[in-house]
Amino acid sequence: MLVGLRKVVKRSGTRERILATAERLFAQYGYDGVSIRQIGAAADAQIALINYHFGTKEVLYRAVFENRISPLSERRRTALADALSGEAGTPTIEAVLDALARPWIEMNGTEEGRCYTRLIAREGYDPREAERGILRDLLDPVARDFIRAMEQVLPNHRRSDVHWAYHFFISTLQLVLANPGRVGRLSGDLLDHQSSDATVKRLVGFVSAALNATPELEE
Amino acid sequence: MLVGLRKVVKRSGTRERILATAERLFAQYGYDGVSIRQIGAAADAQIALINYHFGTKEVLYRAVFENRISPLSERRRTALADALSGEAGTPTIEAVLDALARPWIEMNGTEEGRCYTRLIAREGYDPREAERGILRDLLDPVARDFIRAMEQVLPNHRRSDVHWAYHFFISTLQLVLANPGRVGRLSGDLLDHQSSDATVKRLVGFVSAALNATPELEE
DNA sequence: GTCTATATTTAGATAGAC
DNA sequence: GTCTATCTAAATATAGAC
Repeated sequence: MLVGLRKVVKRSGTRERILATAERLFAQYGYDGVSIRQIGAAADAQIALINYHFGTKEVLYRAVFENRISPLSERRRTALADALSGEAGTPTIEAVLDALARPWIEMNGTEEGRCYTRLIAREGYDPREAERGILRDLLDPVARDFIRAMEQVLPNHRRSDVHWAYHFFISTLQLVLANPGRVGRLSGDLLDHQSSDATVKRLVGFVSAALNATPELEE
Repeated sequence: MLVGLRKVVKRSGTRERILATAERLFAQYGYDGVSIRQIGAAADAQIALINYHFGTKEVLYRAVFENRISPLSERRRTALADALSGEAGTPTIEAVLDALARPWIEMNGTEEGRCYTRLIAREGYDPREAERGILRDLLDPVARDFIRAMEQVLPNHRRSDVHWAYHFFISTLQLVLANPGRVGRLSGDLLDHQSSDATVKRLVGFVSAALNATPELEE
């Protein structure tokens, strides 16, 4: 029985090598901008091998997302639970937003993490995103958790304001992480993207300020 | 001399038909996701004709952007000039942001306008954006004009806060316009994307509130 | 699991007649 | 300006030996 618990895969590492290479190339050139030939060449694996491990190019593409989203979502959910636990007093909107941003920003500190960031951004602005359903299946659940948490710590705010705040926060975070080049061109060294901590605080502070200035419902 | 002022182009309309078709298909499938063959078939023009009019696929791609950005920028600059003219009293940050968003939102009311929105979004999150330089050449100038105007109407705010506000505003606007599907999935009918006017007011109100809550410099 | 070899489409671009 | 025809390269995918 114990033996049965071990996955019966031969650990050659080829599958993981293909996956890591595909992540990098898909992030840089997009789904249609890179061929499985290029991926195979960069991963030092034959095309036939990619097909053996993943079947089709589209399955490989989805596998790249599934491979990285789970650990990030786990870290986010843990951070959210900590923020809501009340150990540091009454849960605040700042703590919830921090839990949403910080794991992503930290992941973005590595080159593989930046690949993920670019992949998510590209997929999010692809009109075929809805039919592929990758974001819907893998990201929407945790997004709903966070929106619910925001509503929970701001019970007297209009729900639509809370939703707006979520979209403001996540879209700007994505812009800063996925296209620092354009932000840098327009804002030069006025905006510091080097310090993760400063970026989180600035983003959190901006959205919190807007929410605090929003008229609350009567109790 | 008067005759010389007329452009010496034969007006067959083919070039414009190719351009319009290319805009639609590039927006939906991306630069690498559509072939000039498909564009030709949809525009009822041979591949050789596309090459005759534009030379290469990449030139055609850039022509699509150039074709639509100019009129939008013109409307934005006019709206900005109106906002800064002081005819309605002292220029406000609300008026500047309105001038930035409203022309785009209105353009987004047409199907061709939505194509432009998707194109800009895709290009903005393409890592090769910097080397192509389309956004840098065509959008950065007007973006700088607006950031400068924001600094002008908020002389006592920290410049970095004003820059942050710009990025918050434009990234959320882009999200709402380019991917209403995902916003709708997460927020349902809480967020109204049908009414342009309500959307502008909400976006402007949110960012203005955050800026007003930001501590000003001493004079 | 990994390879070679190949089948089948499709890509971007051009030549040259009209 | 527009067409047919074609060149050359590259795409996804699979068959079958090892």
